[in-house]
Amino acid sequence: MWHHPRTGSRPDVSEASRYQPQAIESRWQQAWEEAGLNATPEAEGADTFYALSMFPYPSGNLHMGHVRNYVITDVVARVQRMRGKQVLHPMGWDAFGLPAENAAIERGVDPGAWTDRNIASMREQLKQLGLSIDWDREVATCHSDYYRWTQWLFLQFLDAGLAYQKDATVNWDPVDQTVLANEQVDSEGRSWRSGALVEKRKLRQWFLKITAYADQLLDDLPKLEGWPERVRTMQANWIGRSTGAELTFDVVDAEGAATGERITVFTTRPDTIYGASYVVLAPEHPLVGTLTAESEGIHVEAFCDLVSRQSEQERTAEDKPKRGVPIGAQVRNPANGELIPLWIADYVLAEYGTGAVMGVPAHDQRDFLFARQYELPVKQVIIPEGSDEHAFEGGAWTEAGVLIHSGPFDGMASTEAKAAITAAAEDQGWGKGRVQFRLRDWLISRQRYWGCPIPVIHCDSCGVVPVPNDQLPVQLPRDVAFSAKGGSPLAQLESWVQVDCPCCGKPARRETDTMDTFMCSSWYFLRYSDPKNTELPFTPKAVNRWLPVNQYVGGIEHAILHLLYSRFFTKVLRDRGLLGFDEPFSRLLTQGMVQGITYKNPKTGKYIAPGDVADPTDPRDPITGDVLDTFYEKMSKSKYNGVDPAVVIDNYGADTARMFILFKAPPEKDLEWDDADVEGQFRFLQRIWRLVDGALHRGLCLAGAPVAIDTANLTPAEKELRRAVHTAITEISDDLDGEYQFNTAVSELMKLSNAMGDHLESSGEAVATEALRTLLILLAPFAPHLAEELWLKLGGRSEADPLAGGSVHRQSWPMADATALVRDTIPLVIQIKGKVRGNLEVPADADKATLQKLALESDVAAKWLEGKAPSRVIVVPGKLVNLVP
RNA sequence: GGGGGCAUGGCGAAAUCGGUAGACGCAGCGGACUUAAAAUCCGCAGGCCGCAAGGCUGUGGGGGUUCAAGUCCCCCUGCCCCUACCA
Repeated sequence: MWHHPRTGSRPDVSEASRYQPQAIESRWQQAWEEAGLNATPEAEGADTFYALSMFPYPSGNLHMGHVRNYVITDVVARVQRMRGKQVLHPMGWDAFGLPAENAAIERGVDPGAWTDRNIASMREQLKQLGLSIDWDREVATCHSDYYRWTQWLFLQFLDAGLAYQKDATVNWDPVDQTVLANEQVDSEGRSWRSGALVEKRKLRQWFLKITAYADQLLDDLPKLEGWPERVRTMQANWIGRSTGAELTFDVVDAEGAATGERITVFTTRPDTIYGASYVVLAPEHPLVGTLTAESEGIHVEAFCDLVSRQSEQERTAEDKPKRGVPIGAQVRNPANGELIPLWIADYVLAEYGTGAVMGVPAHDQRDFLFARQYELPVKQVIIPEGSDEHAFEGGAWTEAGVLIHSGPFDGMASTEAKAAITAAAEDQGWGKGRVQFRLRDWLISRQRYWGCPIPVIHCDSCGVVPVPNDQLPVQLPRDVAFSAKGGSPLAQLESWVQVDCPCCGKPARRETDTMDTFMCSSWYFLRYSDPKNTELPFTPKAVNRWLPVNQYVGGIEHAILHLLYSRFFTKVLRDRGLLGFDEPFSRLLTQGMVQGITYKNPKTGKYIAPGDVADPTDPRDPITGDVLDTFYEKMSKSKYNGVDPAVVIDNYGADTARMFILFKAPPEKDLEWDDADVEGQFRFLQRIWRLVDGALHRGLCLAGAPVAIDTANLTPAEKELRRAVHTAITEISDDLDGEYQFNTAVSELMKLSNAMGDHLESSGEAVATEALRTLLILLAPFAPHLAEELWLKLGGRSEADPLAGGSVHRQSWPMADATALVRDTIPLVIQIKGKVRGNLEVPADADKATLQKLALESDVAAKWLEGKAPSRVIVVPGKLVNLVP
């Protein structure tokens, strides 16, 4: 991968003046840690800023996506500190989960020890990046001093009536041998973790009643102005609120007499009820058995059997024709009294709404297709405004319109008829308005060992009994037997399961399900505010002081899962009086992927490692000689396109890696890893090193108070340099406010460095030291080690200084001097009818009339206007004059 | 089908309010230094025509508004992401 390793191959020109990141980075990391530079300040009342990255799963290996995430957050945290904010910038571990348990099954290692080893190794890798993290606040969700409070919070939900058990058809992952929440199954019906096709099973499981907060979770989305629009849209779609009505159809016998059974359908279009020509039930609908006529029994049974054998994916594939069978029963349309047949069909889902729909073929595309297939009547009851009734050839009319064939509602606008018909149904007792959500309750049970035990006890006499607070945590037992056969190891450990009921004292049994790990990650950002509290998960004072998180940074893959659950937790805990805010994350940045260069043989479909490609300008398969496809894709082992952060740090240092990642692309866009660009970034840091080296040889020094600048007597070079310095301050400050634009901020550092290359030597001490001081301070958040090292070399602090005070990272963010930006003359653009035709150097403070006069007198005007007076002149002071002939 | 986003040199990208398109960097080319190479430094560089001065053209395509459009409006095309029989 690394064709040109820097280390060792460079000639030893001058040992003292070479930039060797390997020599300085670990030294500073250690010095900062000893000096407590990154400790969270605790002064009362001061301005706070909470910068947070999504915490990682401790797989043991840091990858580039992590690096990008944490570097972005680190720059934000460092800049806020330099701006005088008290900053909380913590890190922790999302440490429960299946990889640890699988390691236990495959290699017999203890999941806890395995996880702790991984944490230790990842922590070391993270520290090599020079992140300004307060490691004193580290949390790991698998440690009992943390999960004790996850359990405590679960009991809060239980107490609030928001945690409950029910029998439900749930998603079963046959590979991971556990159930999954709806959010954790993708659109193809596969597990988010294992990728296995999930199966449906009926099991008794624990749920959290997130649906009770569906309205709030939806209605508060517009408040999240600091969130990307698309994340808010995804959450809104996921919650999926539909406003409509439940309408009840009486089942009637062959003579038209009510049998007493009723079918309730959910519809968003009660205005179309007069067009209902049949009613369809899901094959799993509980009334299918009782309502099916004997004559249809065989067909119905066969059909239900067929449907149940189909996977969710097969059943919901849109290109499949909709299939169904009549069940030999009929219902009465409550609006017009018509008798219409009852069907079952595969396109009706048992889990949504009431599991039954009314078929209105004229105004619903699915019903239309179904009706055409089975020759069911299509009855139009809504016509487009201003049009006549006409036949529907192509499809259903699903837009708004005017009602026809709808009894007393004829002529009414369909938008009004929704409410009118719902009201009539309520009056007459055959329906009521209803809001339906797509969002289901959150299934949190997992039949696995390495998770947080659900702290309840099942007693034959007392029912479900919460484990009393003084008996928390319910510790995960360590002496369990793992096997690949599945089933929870906890359920097989009788010594752990058997317990006395805390209520009545009789023998009882522990709950053996553990919690979904998303439970653990739904509140870790709260714990960082008070990570060592042994009495509570956090005090209201601590949590309200630091939260909501000012800037949250993480991947888009959590747009629904983690971010929705965390919002739910926050709202529940607010209602329990545990915290005083509605939303946990004020601003959210979803960083783009890190992609690696990928080679693929289009003939064989095989991926080729970049190391096996001899000539990147003409990539060929080393075996077959075929020309390879070259593209960028998310780094992954199977595509051989990954770049190991450790290798980059070894070769170039963390500062180069940080700078490259920030410079190469805007943070929310995908980033194409490119070795040549990494080289370029290293060269830039080298140039800064040499720049400072030159200044040292000249005897420049930053010790003591800055030398006063005599602004009235600056040479042209000094004026240029000062303008560059203060432009950089202005631009970089802007880039770090509002929308983060680290890429252009780094560009500005480069421009400043270029200007210093041109003018530093010819500038006097006062201006030169101002430039050096500013460059290092502006550089500090991006390349913290290099900035600190050069700050030391230039005497910005002495060796004797207590580090915390003298560090470049403790300097205030500089203020731009507006007078340094002022120019005497500016180039004025001369346009003729909007086209640029030339430039004119004019006094910067010239007024409009002067500019117009100068422009009209210019050679450009003479050439293009040919002596004629322009019909119109537009003057934009400071920019241009446009002459329109 | 629904929703969201994107489209700018060979490449990554930049361009607060409509006001010099391509900053900054990568790759490339030319030069200096060197016995030579690397490194470093200086310079060139959207495309077309031209010796040059200069001109024409150019932000996916087409139209529009405007003195002036990458930016605003309408239509179209292509790509990416999410979601999907949700009644």
